[in-house]
Amino acid sequence: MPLIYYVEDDQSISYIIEKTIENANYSGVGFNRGMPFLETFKKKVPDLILLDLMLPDVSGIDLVRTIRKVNSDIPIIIVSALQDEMDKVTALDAGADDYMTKPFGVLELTSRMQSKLRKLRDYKLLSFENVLIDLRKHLVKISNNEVYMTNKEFDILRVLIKNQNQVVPKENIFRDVWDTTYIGETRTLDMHIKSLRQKLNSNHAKIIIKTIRGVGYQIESIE
Amino acid sequence: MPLIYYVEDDQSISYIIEKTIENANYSGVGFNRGMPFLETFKKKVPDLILLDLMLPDVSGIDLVRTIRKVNSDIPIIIVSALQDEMDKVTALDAGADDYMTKPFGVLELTSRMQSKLRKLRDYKLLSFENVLIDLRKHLVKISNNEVYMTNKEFDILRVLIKNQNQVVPKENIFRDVWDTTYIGETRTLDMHIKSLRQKLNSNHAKIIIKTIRGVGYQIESIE
DNA sequence: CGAAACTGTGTAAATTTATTCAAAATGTTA
DNA sequence: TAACATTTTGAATAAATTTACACAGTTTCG
Repeated sequence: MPLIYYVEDDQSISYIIEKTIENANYSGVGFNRGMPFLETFKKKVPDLILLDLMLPDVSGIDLVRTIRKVNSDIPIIIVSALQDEMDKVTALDAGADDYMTKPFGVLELTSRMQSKLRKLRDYKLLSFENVLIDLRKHLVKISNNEVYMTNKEFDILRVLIKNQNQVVPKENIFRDVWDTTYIGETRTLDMHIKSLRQKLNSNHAKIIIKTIRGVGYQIESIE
Repeated sequence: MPLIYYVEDDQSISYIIEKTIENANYSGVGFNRGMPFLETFKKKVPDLILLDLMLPDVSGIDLVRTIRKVNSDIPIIIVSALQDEMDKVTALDAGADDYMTKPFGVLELTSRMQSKLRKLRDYKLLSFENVLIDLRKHLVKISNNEVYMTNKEFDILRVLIKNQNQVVPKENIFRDVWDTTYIGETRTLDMHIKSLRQKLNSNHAKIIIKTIRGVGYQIESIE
């Protein structure tokens, strides 16, 4: 779960930010002063920072500069009442990644946060019971153990798990995996289903591939 | 000099953008339609993209999605007359990095462009386990010892380490290193992988290059 | 029940993909 | 231009994966 620090001395805005972070399913830690934030930042770097510009103890711009001295990577979004173009320019030039003016829409704030965290969010996983498919790493885990699959096995399992809870017609499997139309003549698909079943079974997967005669296959959990 | 593509059908705004890019000392290429832009994008990826949402031929949102399918890195700034929060949300969720509403200040536009480009430029060091890549000095260190790499070796290792924890399809390597599409019947990538493996191994790197048959390669730490 | 249609599986062949080598082509530098 | 380093290529090999085939088993339905 991505970790977000937000620095804001206005109670009511701080509350809105807190709720927005919660709703987006991120984990947030709030500060109403700059210095305590910096202390914490030095100990643990979050995934994103929301920063007000006018704080009682230090200027937000200085905070940005301080952060950038040690970390050029972490996204910083400024949330400020200052609407002037020069204020935006100053903040962005200091190293901020984004600048939102108050009052802001929470939906927009959410999207801007997500946009910065896209790299984390893009992690593509599919799962069913104790079987997990990591598309980025191109691997299958059963009960957290890596199980090697050939390409065809991997693709077929992916299609089946993607369409969990429904029958996947053979036609569709041929279309998605082989990129061709189904020729009823060949035993190829059956062979791959066979080896898939073998691997699922011998690795204690809590799922089975059920045959729907005349139609196709379906993933089902073992009862 | 950073290269910027901008897509905007309104002549007067297009002119302002052009001048802004010039003044910032970047090199800009303008398009008034989406499709020609896409053509050019496929041939050469720029460092930044400015995009109007309402184009005569395709929707800007679709352009964003298309770009993100093949490139998750390049910064996209939306420049649109649509002020609605939902429009912003849609664009950002589709994969845009920033959203500016017209009329915009040229200073702010400049700062936002700079901010995005700084992020790319500041990405100076890459590392994985005891292997470190210094992009600026163009050298590789293994356990703090300098190891000489040829250009191709360096580029391939860079791509692999940048995408650590995920499979890098051969296509992508060809795109990023050779700036071309993959032709399956050349042995050149394999050769470089071979010599890379040799160098990694003989210099006690704690990483190996794993083959994911039919897909590509992936950096992995030695267990 | 029994035929027809469909599905499962072992073996082996065919195909695809990756690795390696040697040599040619290309690029670089003194 | 010569000497050298780097990159690319073609051919040969090796390995993994996919498919074909033949037949056995199973289900469906009159």
